[in-house]
Amino acid sequence: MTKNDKSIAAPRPSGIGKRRTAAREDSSASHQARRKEIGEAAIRVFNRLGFQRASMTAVAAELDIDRASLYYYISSKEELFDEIVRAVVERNVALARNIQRSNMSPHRKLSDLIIAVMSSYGEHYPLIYIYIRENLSHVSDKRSEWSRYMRDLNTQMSDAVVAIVEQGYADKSFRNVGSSKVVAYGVLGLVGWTNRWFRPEESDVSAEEVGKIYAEMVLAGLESPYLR
Amino acid sequence: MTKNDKSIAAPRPSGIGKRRTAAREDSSASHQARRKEIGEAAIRVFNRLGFQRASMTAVAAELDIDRASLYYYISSKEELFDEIVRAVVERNVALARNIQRSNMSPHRKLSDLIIAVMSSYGEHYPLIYIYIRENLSHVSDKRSEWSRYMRDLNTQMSDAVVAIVEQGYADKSFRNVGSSKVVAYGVLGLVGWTNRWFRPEESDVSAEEVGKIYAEMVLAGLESPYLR
DNA sequence: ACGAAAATCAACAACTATGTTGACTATCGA
DNA sequence: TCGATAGTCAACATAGTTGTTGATTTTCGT
Repeated sequence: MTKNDKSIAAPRPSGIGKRRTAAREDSSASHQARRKEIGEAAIRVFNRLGFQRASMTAVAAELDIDRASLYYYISSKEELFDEIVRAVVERNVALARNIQRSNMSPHRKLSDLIIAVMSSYGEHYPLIYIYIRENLSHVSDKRSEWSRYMRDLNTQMSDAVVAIVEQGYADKSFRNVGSSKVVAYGVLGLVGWTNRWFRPEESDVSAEEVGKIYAEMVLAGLESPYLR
Repeated sequence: MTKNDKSIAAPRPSGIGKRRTAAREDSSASHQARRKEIGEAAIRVFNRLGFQRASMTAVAAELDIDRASLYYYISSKEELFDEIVRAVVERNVALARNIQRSNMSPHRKLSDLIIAVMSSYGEHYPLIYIYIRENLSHVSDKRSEWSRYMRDLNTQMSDAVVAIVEQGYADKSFRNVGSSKVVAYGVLGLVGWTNRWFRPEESDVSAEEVGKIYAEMVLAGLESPYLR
């Protein structure tokens, strides 16, 4: 008998458990604001440490707050991140698909896409970079649903670029340098790799300018035409 | 007879601790071979799960071996990986530096470098890809010495590419499309990003061919010259 | 068939992480 | 000043990780 000695006093449930679960679903302005604050702090920590190594303790420390207070607003580390990322990546994919389906020339499509995606990376820095580093090939089993969906978005993005390259090959506006898949992945790599070095705050080139450089490089090449 | 008949008496130190530490430093052929086996199994596991999520238990399971047997040969998870990676990356950097310091044209240098690095990735698959995914920006503090050194190698690699681009800018064999650093990182990104999709075994293009495509793309561009 | 090396078994210590809980205190508006 | 909401504190259960250990069994060369 560990518990039930009603002898001393009433059990008097504090009801804080319910208060907490309620708070997590609270959608009042103040709660949403706090959740946003927490989300932003988490993003900073994830950016410093990477998703795996970032502990909830570290996130709490970032806000100089108790870890329990974190769980007052959110219910898991994943929740804290996955939904924000999803929204931004969805927007990027939609953007790419719209460009691909437009009636611009392949040249213009590819150029616009590179610049638009780079600009988006700059605008949402560092969120998307954290996602890129996340590397969907090894996420924990718990998040498999999320990762399946994100992988699907990835595929849609690649497909859009592949389609543009193939259109260029078809109408002869692009030289056929090899497999459209390899070329498309290269273009995405060019842009995706910026996560390793591009820091908008300390850079003297803007994200958009980086995009322009890469678009120019991919389309016209480095080689000087005089020497051809 | 499960126990020693002298029952209570002799503590009789088994001396296995010493035997183990001795075994770890054993450099006999058979021990080196076993260590290599373990290293290769570890690489497979790291490739599947990533370095963080790969546990020693998983490595042991990969070899269908007891975890204690692992520690019979190696002394830590880091040791298992860091030295192998270092050797390969050192070779790649030396390669890049040699190309950069040669007296070939910038065009040829860049082309050769892209193809050589890609080929090396293919040859040492998946080791270098695991290293790339490792992302030196967040490694544990314990490995700071190793990571500092690896970061230094990285810098040397970038510097070599930057130097090539600048040489091309200087002698006008490259069009100046923008910051040499941005261009150089782009080239390395093109190649580095292949870790996300290139699987030599299942690919119908070889690593070298991928390198050739990227070299062609970067140097001559996608745009068809007829339309210029 | 003997003995040494190799490998295994079953624990153990120390640590870190996540998520939960109940009681407590601080804050702030009405 | 009262009462609700927000936030804190100090645990706790659970689980996973690394690296170690001593006793035992298997393997294998000679």
